[in-house]
Amino acid sequence: MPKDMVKKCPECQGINLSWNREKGEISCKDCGLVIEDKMIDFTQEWREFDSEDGENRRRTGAPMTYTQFDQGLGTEVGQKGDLFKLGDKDRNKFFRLRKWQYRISTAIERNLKLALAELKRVSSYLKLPRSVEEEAARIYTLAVQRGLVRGRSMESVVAGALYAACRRHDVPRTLDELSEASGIEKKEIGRTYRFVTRELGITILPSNPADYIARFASALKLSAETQSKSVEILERAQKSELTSGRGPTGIAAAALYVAALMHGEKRTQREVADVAGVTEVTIRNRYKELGYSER
DNA sequence: AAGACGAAAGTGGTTGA
DNA sequence: TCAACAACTTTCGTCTT
Repeated sequence: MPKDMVKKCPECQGINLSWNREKGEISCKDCGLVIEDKMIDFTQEWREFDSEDGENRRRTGAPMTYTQFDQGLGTEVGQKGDLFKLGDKDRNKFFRLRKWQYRISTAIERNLKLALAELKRVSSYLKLPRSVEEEAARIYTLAVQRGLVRGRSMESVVAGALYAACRRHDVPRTLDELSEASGIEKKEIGRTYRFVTRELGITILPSNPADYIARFASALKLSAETQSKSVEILERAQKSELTSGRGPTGIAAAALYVAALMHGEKRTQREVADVAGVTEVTIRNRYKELGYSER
């Protein structure tokens, strides 16, 4: 491991990095940027004397991935130059094979290709970690295979899959953010999201307000102390069961608002409400319940 | 003048008969 | 399928800084 371990996110300078051992990733909780990816085992079991040597001994190919329509495993007939080395007869054979391959590319695959392009677009717009993108692609692929896209726009299913993937990876984005990135209406995303997750039997835990704190805090340029204070507030609130049944974003917003007040980094309710995607009224209601208003 | 507060009515979604 | 319901929003008037 290099001595100068990454401490800050190069993208937003955030300090809120999370290390997910299982996925082998270090990612920034603020902006979702993946700083270290696939950090499984950097050591090689062979020594490399020149580049060709390494190529030959490498035992793996490109990683298998759901973000390519055929999981990156497909073959293409007659690519590269080998086609031109053949005689006329053989060449015809290859053309036939090509044609076949084209036919094998059914509607499903073409749909996937298009959808995954859209998925990539939205996910990079939201700066989502690669792992989330993969998950979303997986969900979408399953949805297509089960014919769940029929009657719905491809884009909305993509958005729904992304939303679900974000929640599963504890980097939740609000429906508003997804809506802005994908150009699909909020309720439409919500509807397809619910439908798809139910049909596929994907269980998603209600998102934890704390998962929103880091991102909101950095959007409001709040100090790290304020941030951790608000997490503290959140934990207390959760113990007194003030959080159940409430929208997580509203709670996160209220906790941040209170924490900012206590640390003399006052933000208006309006400002906090805007980044959290709730109204001032909701913040007021929540923070009244938190019990920090008296005294 | 801007922000905080609260009441009242409206919205979209869930639940239970 | 419908009505009751909870959470949240919108809107608006009043109070505070």
